Amino acid sequence: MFRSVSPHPDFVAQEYELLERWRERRTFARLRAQNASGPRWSFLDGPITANNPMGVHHGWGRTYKDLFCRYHAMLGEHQRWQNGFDCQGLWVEVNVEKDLGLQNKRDIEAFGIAAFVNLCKQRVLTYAARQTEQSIRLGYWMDWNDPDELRRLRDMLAEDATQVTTIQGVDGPVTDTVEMLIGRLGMGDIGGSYFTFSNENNDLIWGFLAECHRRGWLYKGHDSMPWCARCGTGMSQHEMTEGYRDREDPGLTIRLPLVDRPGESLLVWTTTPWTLTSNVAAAVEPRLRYVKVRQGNDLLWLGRGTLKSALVGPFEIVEEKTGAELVGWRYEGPYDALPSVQAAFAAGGPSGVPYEHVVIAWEEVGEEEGTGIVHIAPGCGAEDFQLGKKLGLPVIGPIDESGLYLAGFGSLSGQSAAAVADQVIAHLRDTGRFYRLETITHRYPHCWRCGTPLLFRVVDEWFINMGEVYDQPRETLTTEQVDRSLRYQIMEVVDRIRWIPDFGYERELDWLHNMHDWMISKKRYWGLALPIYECASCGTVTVVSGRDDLHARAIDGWARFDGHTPHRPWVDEVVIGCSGCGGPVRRIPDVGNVWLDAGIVPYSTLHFREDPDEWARWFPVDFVTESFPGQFRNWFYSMLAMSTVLRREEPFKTIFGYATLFAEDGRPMHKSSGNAIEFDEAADRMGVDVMRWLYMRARPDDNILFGWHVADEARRELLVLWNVYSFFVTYARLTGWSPGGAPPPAERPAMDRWILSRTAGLASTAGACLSDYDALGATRAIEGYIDDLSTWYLRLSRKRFSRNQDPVDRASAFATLHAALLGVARVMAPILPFLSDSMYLNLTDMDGDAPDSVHLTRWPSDELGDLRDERLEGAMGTARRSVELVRTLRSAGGLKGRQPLARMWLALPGADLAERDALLALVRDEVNVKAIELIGDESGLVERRVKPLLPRIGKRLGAAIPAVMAAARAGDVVINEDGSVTLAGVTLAPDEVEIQASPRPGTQVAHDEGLVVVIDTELTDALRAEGDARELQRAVQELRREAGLALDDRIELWLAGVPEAVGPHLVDVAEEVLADPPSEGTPADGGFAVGSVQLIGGTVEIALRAKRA
RNA sequence: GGGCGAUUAGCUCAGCUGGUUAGAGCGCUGCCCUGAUAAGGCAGAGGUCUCUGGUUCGAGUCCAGAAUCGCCCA
Repeated sequence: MFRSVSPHPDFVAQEYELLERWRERRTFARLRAQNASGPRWSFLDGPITANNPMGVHHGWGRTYKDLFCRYHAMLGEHQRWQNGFDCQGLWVEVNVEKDLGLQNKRDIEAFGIAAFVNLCKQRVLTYAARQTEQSIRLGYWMDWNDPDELRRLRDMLAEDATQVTTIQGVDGPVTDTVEMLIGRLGMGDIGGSYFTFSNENNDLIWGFLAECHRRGWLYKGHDSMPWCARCGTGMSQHEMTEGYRDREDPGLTIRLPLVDRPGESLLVWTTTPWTLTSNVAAAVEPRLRYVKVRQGNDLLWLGRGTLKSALVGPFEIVEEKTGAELVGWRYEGPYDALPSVQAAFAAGGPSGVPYEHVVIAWEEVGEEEGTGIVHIAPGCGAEDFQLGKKLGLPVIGPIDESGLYLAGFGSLSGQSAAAVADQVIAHLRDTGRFYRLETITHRYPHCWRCGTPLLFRVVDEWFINMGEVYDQPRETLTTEQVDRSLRYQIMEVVDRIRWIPDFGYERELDWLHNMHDWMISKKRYWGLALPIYECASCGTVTVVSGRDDLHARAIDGWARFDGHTPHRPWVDEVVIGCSGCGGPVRRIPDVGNVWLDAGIVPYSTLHFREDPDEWARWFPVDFVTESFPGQFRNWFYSMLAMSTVLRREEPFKTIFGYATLFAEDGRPMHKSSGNAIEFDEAADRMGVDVMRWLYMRARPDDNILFGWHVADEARRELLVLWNVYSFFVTYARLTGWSPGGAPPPAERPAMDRWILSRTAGLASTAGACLSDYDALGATRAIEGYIDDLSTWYLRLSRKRFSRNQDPVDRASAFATLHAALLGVARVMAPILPFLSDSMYLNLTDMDGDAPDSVHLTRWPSDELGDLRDERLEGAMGTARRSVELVRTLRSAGGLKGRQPLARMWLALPGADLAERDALLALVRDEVNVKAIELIGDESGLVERRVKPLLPRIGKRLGAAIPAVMAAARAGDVVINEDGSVTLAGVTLAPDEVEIQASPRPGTQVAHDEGLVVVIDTELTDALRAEGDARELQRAVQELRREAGLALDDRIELWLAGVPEAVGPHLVDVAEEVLADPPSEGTPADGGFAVGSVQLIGGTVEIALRAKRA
């Protein structure tokens, strides 16, 4: 017996039950064992940052990942099932700092780097455990660590990192210190998720950097870069985009007096007052016109096009010159008295000649804002720095890594650059340099992690050279040119990858074409320790290729490092011998860019070094997927770059990108916007299957809106399927049906063969979509199927399940619906793991041979293939359209569905219909007509109109078309013997027109693509009586239900006022409503449910009660 | 500033290589059906297909320009 199923399911409770069942029965482990010898399918998980709980947006990506892994498991393929956590970097540091209440890097160093780094590790373990739990809740099947074990390791690390403990590995217990065990997580002997802080991950990045160095691509650069004063680190080009935000700044206009033109000044505009200390030049555009204006006693120079916007008050133009004529003019700077400025000017630029403030030419100067004269401070801006480099200008870098003024800047020294605007303005007023102050709003870069507005600083950082950009089309490059330039080598790798959506390919190439050298250093604490050793005495740079290499080169400190993970501060203890002079060298203090950590995983997690043969079996991976905004220059890029350097091979064959998740109001989800939904809340209110369905219904290359309303829509779709399932179970229990005993499918009615064919088609279509990474296509196929199953198969077949006198037909119906539900459950399994298993388990409950989870079954397309009958599906489509047309006609004619009609006529679009008699019988019953007559020519019933088929005749007729169409509309048509048609003097062949029909009196007609339906709207008394009988039957049924009777309760029935014409039908009515022959009148004693119904022939009073056994 | 994409019903979106009457789902209104019932069916209202020009017998669709939005880059 099937377990009874509520029509109002509690999906969430059901999900928890299944999670428990899968856990108890080790379902996932058994799936892995079952596929262990299958062909390989290699999926590589893009690491999720283990720094916070999972958000609902992670649910989207993780549903794709789980879906494709599960699908390939149903194909019997062997997989690694390894989730990844991204562990190192600033984002973790920022949170740990916040927890500790630390303000800046000095605070961290005072706190102690070792303790700080340990806390970073603990935070990662905390959230890895949390995200593991959440992922399991989502139904995401991976080789998960036990979250409690992760927390145990975390707590032991907090207590004493050197204590020894044991964890359960793949082949038995593994014992080590807590610190080293944590560093070994995810490795072959321990299993579980990979962690990018692992020893192996870090070690392989060292190898990659050593390889870059060996080829001469690693270098130390000197550049002006965006700098976060709070984090004390520079931002690479990769990190800049997310950080632009609107910000209010002072728009400050100042006078800079000209040395050789007494009384005259340049007017210069800036939004960054703090950079004025470092002014070395004023730039003009040589071709623009500049004017001298008089305002009171002032004579001011500025761009002609900026007069109106830049000046305050009346002015008079007294002179005009081109920018080129201004170049070379000397002026007095805003802060000439500062010792640091004097020192820099005395030293001059690279030439060593003492320097003075001077007007320079720069084509980038414009008149859109400011004064057309631009303040240049090479120590404070990226473009200024480049320009200064070109012109040999001195560089005055005013701030330290915390954004505080260095010594030598007078009263500013020691103050924060972010907070000196007022002081600078006061200084300008005191020295007569001030002209005007506004407030402007503009896009300004902010730190993408902590939100602090960025400053610009000139600093030393380490870069990987991405190679020359050649000014010629790629296809004209020679092999030598490509071999010289890494970026083109990466492009060749990109060519070999399938990008979904395909514009991803262009995006990645675009990025590769434009990218600067990759800045890989960060002046921070928690992350990859860059293995770079720069000798202070001979300048030689040594790059250590791994832990063993470090050991071999160490001349001091190895013992203090040994037993620790390769992180600061422990690794910094090691001193190596310089590969140039042999002298002692220490590591540079920098840590690495986080994308190095994630980029190496196609190597580190597949055991590139430990077991190259095994690596080769999984590499290149078949599939990766991630949200694409940002990733073209982050994860995708770093994997491509690293794999190109190491092997010049593509790390993955197919990449599938999806867009961004927004809240239902179309805005990004933010706690502060009040539109955020937490993953846990979503999971426990809507259920994760509903969430997964919502995601998989969305177009991946479009942004998705997530919220309770869209979830309700998704849920309603699933409820339709659930209702069908619940119907099946209800009647199977009621009639005691159990599988077996039905005729073979080929001998079942057309309706049954049709839905079985649809089921087979679904498996095949959805399988093709999923093999092609098209989740949406598969989802749409399932949606269409559910609709067919519910609104066509079941609606028309209902009676076959309830009181069916024909046991063979009933068995066919049950067996068919059972097979259909089982089929769709198996197809849905990768998308809806809970709902599908719940249905599957109940439906197979009596099948001792069935696997004990839908997830242990194989993809059903082969198994169902023989049931496919496309001819029948096409014919059913025609039958369905006929029914829809009759419904439209009934509705238009005010004829209720219960009112039988005498007959209808049907003209079929093709010559005939497959399974004609069976399908016409279906139509007849469904639309409640007594007879269907097939007609070849409906001319006797309708008036015909001709519709020329424009796509067919357009090219041939051209300009004659308007006349032809007008004639067709006017009905000015000659229909010829051979079926051709003459309109406005033009003859159209039969296949160039469609003949449409309109009704003659006494009938209604409708048509659709060659299908014509006509109904007879004349009602006889007999037909009316029959309609009344059905109306009465419905009223009794309704009363039964209101009275709370069970489906199979028999009743005693009393009727009063039954019209005479209805009398003969009463026996049938009584049988349908499970009543004894009805008594007349109203019963004397009570206990009856009473009601009435209005029939054409009069009002009938009804009373009924359950019959006592 | 450059590149890519988008703009279609109140909302979310389809609309293939041009075809005259532009669709779906949700929402709204009315009707119907109903022992699957927190479902189902039929119909209605709701559209200057962002705008302006052009090509064409014919443009939501092709071309050019503009506006707005998004993404990528500078």
